[in-house]
Amino acid sequence: MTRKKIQIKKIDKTTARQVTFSKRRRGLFKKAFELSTLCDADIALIVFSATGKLFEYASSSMQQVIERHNLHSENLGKMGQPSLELQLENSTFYTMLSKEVEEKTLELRKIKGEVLHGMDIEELQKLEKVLEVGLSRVLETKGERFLEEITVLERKGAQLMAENQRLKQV
Amino acid sequence: MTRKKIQIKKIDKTTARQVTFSKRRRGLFKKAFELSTLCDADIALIVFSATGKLFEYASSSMQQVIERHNLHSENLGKMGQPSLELQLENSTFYTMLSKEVEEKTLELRKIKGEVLHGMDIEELQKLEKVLEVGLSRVLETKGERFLEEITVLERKGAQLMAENQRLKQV
DNA sequence: TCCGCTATGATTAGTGG
DNA sequence: ACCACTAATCATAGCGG
Repeated sequence: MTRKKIQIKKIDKTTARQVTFSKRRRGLFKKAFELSTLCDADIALIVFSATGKLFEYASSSMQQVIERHNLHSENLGKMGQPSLELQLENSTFYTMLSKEVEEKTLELRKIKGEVLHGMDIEELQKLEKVLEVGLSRVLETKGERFLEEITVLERKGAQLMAENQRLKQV
Repeated sequence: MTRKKIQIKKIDKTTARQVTFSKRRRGLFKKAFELSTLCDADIALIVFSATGKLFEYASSSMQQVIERHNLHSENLGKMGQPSLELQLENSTFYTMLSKEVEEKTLELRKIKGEVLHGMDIEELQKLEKVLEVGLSRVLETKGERFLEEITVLERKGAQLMAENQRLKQV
């Protein structure tokens, strides 16, 4: 069974093709679901069988993914119906926000030392400075917190000792 | 290697998640292509990574598949005002993006030590760890860069010396 | 057509360079 | 970051019912 690998071209036999379609379609949708779950990706999958039947999967909402896709591509291409201006505004707004997310993600990854490969010494030194400042502030704040905790503990201790003494006297 | 089956839930480790995303994404697109070829199906696959990057495949034209899909879904699940619906989808999507920007901004400010006031010791220690790891990686990379620069300078020096000697002989 | 089966091929998690 | 490797899991072609 499954004697040999098959070559990827249209299966001639109609019945075999339908069986394969049904099997592989399930596999494909499963994989799509797994990818979106494992990697937190937003996925839309649309499949029309040769007979015109529709199968679809979307990790969030199909319309949302399609809309998101349109915002990406329609910046360059044509756009259908509604107010051209509105669409344009939406698109640029989307582009701005996307870029901002992307930039901040990259900055965070740089700070965490995950993407240092392309950087020259000057950039690295700037990064070092940021990290040093951040670290010193964190340490400082941590010290303050410890002091606070100690103060609280000392006060409680004093209260307990006072109470103890009162109890002894009784 | 592949010691055990993994459970299908979001992968925690960032790097592992990215590697898996890249591997499985390729697998998914390959499967989509194979299904469309073997069974003469019309397929559109849209994938947004967690970082917002777009990957897409369409056996024919993406717009064509999407329009075909819209025809189907409009027939089945009727929607009165397409433009209203569209705007709604847009606004939720923008809300998502905005929230993402906000979160990342806050994380950055925390890392830079700008907003430490509300944090307890545990949080501060996590932050400290992140900063220490980042700093050590930056320092390591900086060391590598210095070595590279020194190597280049040494080579140039050797070239100059050789040229000097030739000139002296003339 | 749609099960179930299973040998085989394909994918991939984890690792190391 | 990328590539390569490998063992283990997973998917499925070809069958039979």
